[in-house]
Amino acid sequence: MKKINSVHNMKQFFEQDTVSLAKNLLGKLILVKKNNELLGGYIVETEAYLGVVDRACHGFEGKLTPKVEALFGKAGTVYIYTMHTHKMLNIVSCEEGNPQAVLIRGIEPVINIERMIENRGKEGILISNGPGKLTKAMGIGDMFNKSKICEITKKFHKVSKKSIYDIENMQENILYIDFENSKIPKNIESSARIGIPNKGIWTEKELRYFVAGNKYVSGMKKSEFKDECWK
DNA sequence: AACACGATTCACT
DNA sequence: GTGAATCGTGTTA
Repeated sequence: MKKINSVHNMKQFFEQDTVSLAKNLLGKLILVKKNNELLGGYIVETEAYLGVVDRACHGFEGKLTPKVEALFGKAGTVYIYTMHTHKMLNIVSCEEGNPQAVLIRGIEPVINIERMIENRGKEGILISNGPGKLTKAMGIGDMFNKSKICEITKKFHKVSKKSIYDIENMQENILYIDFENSKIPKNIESSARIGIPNKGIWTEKELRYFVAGNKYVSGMKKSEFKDECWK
């Protein structure tokens, strides 16, 4: 069994099958550079959208419209979709032309939480416990559409003798991922996807994955919060 | 040009 | 838990 989760080869990581990618993205630290500052958080909730056969997927039956072009791109392409004025962040999987992707539905804020509170006008779990909320918190919008996710670049800081983020050499409006500083969930739970009624078997399928007990999972009840949800 | 429909969020009860 | 707000997008005429 290949441990693809620990592979730092971006291409291979994002080309794994969509369900595996949805699970393996849990715990990953994603970052953006906004106004010369870094913002970031751990992914805690995802959903898999399985392309031409999936009635709930924007690539169902291969229907290609201008707004979904990014979904047909290469693995690692960012696909932004607008829903009720809210921006949804997806990461495309599979080979070019196969419209499958993982929707990011929740993050645990880690870097620059203050700025995220300001961007959202809310604090606590309301910063990012939903797909439209986390994009607002991180300043992710249409300018990210069709961009490619990048592995973070670091430089060695002589004084502290540590690797630190090389912010000057990062681009704005690009999604970064930091494999080294990511977490491993203790338990992953699954459920049907949210907001997908009347789609036959595709309504029922358990294609939503989340870190058990994490506060930033959408709809997670207070009684189900766990302090220790990472290994 | 008109219409229907959401991969949602928020403010209620 | 329920309902309203809200508007971009694709379809049809």
